[in-house]
This record gives sequence, C-alpha cells and structure tokens, in this order.
Amino acid sequence: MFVEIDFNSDEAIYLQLCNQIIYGIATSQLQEGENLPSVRELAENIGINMHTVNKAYSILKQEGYLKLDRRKGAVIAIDINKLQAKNEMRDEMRYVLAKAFCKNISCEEAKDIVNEIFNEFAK
Amino acid sequence: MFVEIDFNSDEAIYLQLCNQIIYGIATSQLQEGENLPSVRELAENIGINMHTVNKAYSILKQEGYLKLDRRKGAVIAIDINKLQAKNEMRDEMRYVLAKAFCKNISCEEAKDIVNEIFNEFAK
DNA sequence: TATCTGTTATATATTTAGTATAACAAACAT
DNA sequence: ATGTTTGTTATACTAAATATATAACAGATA
Repeated sequence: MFVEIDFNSDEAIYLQLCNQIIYGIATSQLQEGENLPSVRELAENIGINMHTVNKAYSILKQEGYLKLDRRKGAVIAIDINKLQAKNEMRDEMRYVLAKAFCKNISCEEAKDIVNEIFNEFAK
Repeated sequence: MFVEIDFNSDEAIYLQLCNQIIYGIATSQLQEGENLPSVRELAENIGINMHTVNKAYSILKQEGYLKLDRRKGAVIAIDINKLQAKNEMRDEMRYVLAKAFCKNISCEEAKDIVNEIFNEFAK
C-alpha cells in the first residue's frame, strides 16, 4: 500500500488513514471495485493495531467510500450524495478560506490552488 | 461577542473558538487593533473555563492573528507570512477537495463555492 | 492601594485514541 | 470436513488530549 503514517503528527492515525485512502481514490491509485488489504493485514503492514484500521474502515464505510464484505473484505464503492457532499465541503472550506483571507490570499489565488489540486486527481 | 459554542460538537471547544475568531476577522466583525475580551471575561461569558479561552488565544497568537499584551489584553494583529499561509492552505485543501472529487463535485463547482465564501468576507 | 491584564503551576475528571486478547459467524480454499 | 481468512464485537487497559478548578505571580492601570 501507499499509506504513510506520521507518528509524530498531531493528527490521529485513523484520520491520517482515512484521508490518505480518500486521496488514493481521488488520484485513482485505488479504483472502484478494488479491494483494500484486510484490517489485520494493513495493521501488520503499517505496524499499528487492528482496531485502528478497523475504525478508519468503518468511518469510510459510513461516509460512503467503502463497502465491507465478509467474503471479499473492504472494497472501494463510492456512494454519491452530491448535495450533502457539497454542504460538507462548504463548511470545511469556510474556515480554511477565512485563514487565507486574513493572510492576504486573494480569491483568485485560492482558486488557482483549487485548479492545482484538481490536476493531481484522475481525469 | 458573536461566539457560539456547540457543546455537542465533536470539535474541541478551543478549536471552535479559534475558527470563529478567525472567521470574525475575515468578515471584519473583528478589526485590526481591536480588543478581544479578556480570557476571564470571555470564559465567563460563554460559560467555560478560563484556560480553554487562554489556549485558543495562545494558538491564535502563535499563528499570527493576535498579540497579547498585559496592559491592553488580546488585540487583533495580523502577521502576514503569505508563503507559509499558502502552503498550509494547500495542505488543508488537498483532503477537502479529494473528498469532493470522489463525490463527483467538479473543479468548477468547487471554485464556485470559493467565490461564494469569499463574498462572505470583507471587501 | 485595589484591580485588571496575561501567565504559570498544580491537581483532577472526562473523553478520545490506541493497543492487546479473545471470540464469533460467514465465506472459502483445499 | 477442516482450517483459514474475512469483518465484527466485546472486554480491558494505557496514554494522551481536553476541560475544569484553584491559586498565585508580575506588570500595568485607575
């Protein structure tokens, strides 16, 4: 796997896992229908506890990025609720952009960065 | 003050405080040079502990939004390090936009929301 | 002098995060 | 059939983060 955990980060391990898997889907390093490692395997691989991986997978399932199946394990399966996703994005973005605005970053500069990041994603 | 704490949120109180004060600056409800309430006063006002407010103020100071003065108290004073601010924004934005991309939100739609939010700010 | 600032210190309770074992039922390969 | 692998659940524990409660200090101020 491409996952890299920073154990010195102040961000919780399970959140780092969630974010990196979502980023992996966006950059199509992980594709719809593809299997993730089992909770035990990934935990072993990273060197963390099974339950920490399980927590990440459960959240990703609840947020509509995975389906968990006893036979096949964790499978990428995007459930799209665009309206909800947009509202969540707006709420998260509000504080990120407030910081930017206070630091004299313009709307144009912010949108340039949005372009930049979208170019990292699959076309 | 305009601060509203959601005690049922999973977000820490001191973080809610930081975010709302930054948003307050961006929307010019708080202006450069203006005084914030003292840590004791704001704590009393919201109904939380003095140290929780103090933690928020200390972080805002360290991130360059406030100066703390024994005589005048906490004063809005923006320290602009644009390059650093841009890099931080990019890192925070990356995972917000990865989520959006997975949910079929387009680059244009994301930029529309950036416009929308910037319109909430002072001109 | 009394009061208000931020600041620091100590102690404590609560919650969250992470680990450690263990067990279960469903699926599956041999 | 047997043994293994899947997610899932339960319990117990440690450590860290969060929030509260008092208390005290030095500098500034009225």
